[in-house]
Amino acid sequence: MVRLRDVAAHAGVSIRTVSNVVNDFQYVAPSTRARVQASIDALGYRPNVAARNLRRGRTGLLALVVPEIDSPYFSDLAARTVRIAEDDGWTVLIDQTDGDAGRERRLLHGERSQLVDGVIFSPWSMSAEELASRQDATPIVLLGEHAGAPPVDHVVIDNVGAAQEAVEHLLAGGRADIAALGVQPALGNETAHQRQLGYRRALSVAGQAWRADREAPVTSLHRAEGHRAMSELLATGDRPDAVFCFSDQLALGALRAVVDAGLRVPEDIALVGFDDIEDGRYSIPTLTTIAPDKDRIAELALQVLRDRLAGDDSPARVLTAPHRLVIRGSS
Amino acid sequence: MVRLRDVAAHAGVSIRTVSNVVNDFQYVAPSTRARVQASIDALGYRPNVAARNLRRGRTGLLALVVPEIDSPYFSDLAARTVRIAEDDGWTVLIDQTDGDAGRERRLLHGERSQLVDGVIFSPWSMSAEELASRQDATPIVLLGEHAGAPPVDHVVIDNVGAAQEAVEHLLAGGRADIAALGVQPALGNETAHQRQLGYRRALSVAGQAWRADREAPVTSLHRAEGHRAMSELLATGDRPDAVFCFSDQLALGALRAVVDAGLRVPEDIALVGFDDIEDGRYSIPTLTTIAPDKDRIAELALQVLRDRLAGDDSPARVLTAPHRLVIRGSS
DNA sequence: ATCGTGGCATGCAACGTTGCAAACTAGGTC
DNA sequence: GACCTAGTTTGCAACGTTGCATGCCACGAT
Repeated sequence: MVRLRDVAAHAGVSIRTVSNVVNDFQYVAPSTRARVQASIDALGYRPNVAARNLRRGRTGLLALVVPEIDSPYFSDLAARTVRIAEDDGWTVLIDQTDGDAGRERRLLHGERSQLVDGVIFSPWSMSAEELASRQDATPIVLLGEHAGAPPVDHVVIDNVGAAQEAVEHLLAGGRADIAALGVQPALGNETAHQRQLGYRRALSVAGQAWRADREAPVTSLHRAEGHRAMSELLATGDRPDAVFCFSDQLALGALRAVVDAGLRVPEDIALVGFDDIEDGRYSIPTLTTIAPDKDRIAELALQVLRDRLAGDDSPARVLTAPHRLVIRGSS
Repeated sequence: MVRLRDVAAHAGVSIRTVSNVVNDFQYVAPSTRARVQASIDALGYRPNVAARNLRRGRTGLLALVVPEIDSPYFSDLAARTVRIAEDDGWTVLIDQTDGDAGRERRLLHGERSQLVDGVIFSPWSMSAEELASRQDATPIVLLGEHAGAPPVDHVVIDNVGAAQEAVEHLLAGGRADIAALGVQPALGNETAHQRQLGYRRALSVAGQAWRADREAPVTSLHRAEGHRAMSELLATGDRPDAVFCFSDQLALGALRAVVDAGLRVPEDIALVGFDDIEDGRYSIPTLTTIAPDKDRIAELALQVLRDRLAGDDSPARVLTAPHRLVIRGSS
């Protein structure tokens, strides 16, 4: 193992000066910097993470806690978060909760608290009250909406506006009978609720009343549920001419159901999804979707954590990441 | 932050004694241990990971490097590895390479070397020669076969034997014309090659010759490829009465293709997969499969790393984890 | 010649922990 | 009573880094 001390001896300077070079301290003479850098390269010096962490009082680790890592949306988001955090000098631990409240709780309280400097948390089961009552000093930032907005930083996108845009796009394409697929009345899922709100708002702006039988409920956001819910919509005989699905996975399931029923997308039924997952770019037809700016979500979350770690103790913030409507073959 | 020093003052003992309690050192009087433990609980002491790592010369982190984390096999394996490693005091960083050689290389050389104590690596693109020429001191253990067995520890299962068992099970069920789905002649994939070998061996033992047109090639192990390859097998009209698929994902794709063709599983065509992924337990019909003992794979990998970190410098070992045939509805 | 200033380099101490070895205690043996 | 042993407790130093404060130098202004 090569230490600062070894580099210092090799370059003929003090340990402190090598440290200054490594940390890009501004007052280092160019000639000195070059000489030290040469020694660093020659010896293959790599900073000792443990010592640095101890001295700085940080571990350099962040936790990203998501319900499931094998869903395309979260794995995409996780990959981006890892990459962006890396550029920033952080290493990200990914934890999966399976939506289990006990596991969510354990990951937030204690357990990991000594290990990570901050937590990016996409809650599933935990209530706002419980999140609010957290005692831990480790800063945390939530991803996604939460009813009642607990006094914790969170990063969201404008789900109401995005849903409205999606439906207005369908209306603009001449669709007159648009269903929503993905409402979750049972679960208190705030994200689904906001997308439902946006859907109704678009209809209302267009002078249409919303109909309960045009809002298909689901119990999860998976493909199979999309298939099931769409099949039921089609089974009534009174079929819509467009469907706004609350996730791309649901939309891909729905797509299959439409095709199974012998109908065509988009000719007979137009589809719009939400999330912009990879699969939607390769489906037949390709999937129109709302694309949240996932890089921006990750950046904002990291920014909040950085600020909090720097001592910012202003009231909890709500940061909104942009999104855009990506029009493809299904609409 | 509560330190050993604070606990020591609270309990009226030396710092060292508190450390002994925390580390379960054997020579601590029961009464002392109880008193110290009470202070630990009262103050809510948690060891400082950075300081411990610095002193011990370890980070307590392992990297698990896999081609893709959102494939069911790897996400299952990763989840188990994380859990088992945790019981052992390790924290696991999961890294995805997307099978990209450059990314594999970067993760193995330097980059992370200061950060993790060991690497569990499931290679995809990197050649045996390149793996062998690795200079890094960080111990590494490979998952899966590799042609030419590089001088690096690896954990495998008996793919030849497992494939043979799978095919013999089909033969025992009275199937006479068994295809293999998943050969990968183009990619130098050793795992696929061994399963192909096992398939042929079973046929040979039964006195059958293998036929090139009964070995369906694929370009990936994904569901879509299984669907495509199976559809082509069926399109010839000369269809087999059973198919051994090299992965459950392939098998599930194949299952759908069989159903799409109006045939029944297992009546018309029996299917056997490989990997024992979750989905295979809920498909209709449920999927017969070879179940590698994933917990054991993780345990063996961790065991090797532990040994290497303890200074074991014996020649590279090949450790074989057990597997079993799980008979379900599809055969 | 003296002073002030800005650029640059450095020494010291400390972050919280554990390895090492020594010190102490009590109980038994010679 | 001296000696030994096993059990129990402890002090010291060190892991490699960075914050702080200070020292040194050259140069231009006084």
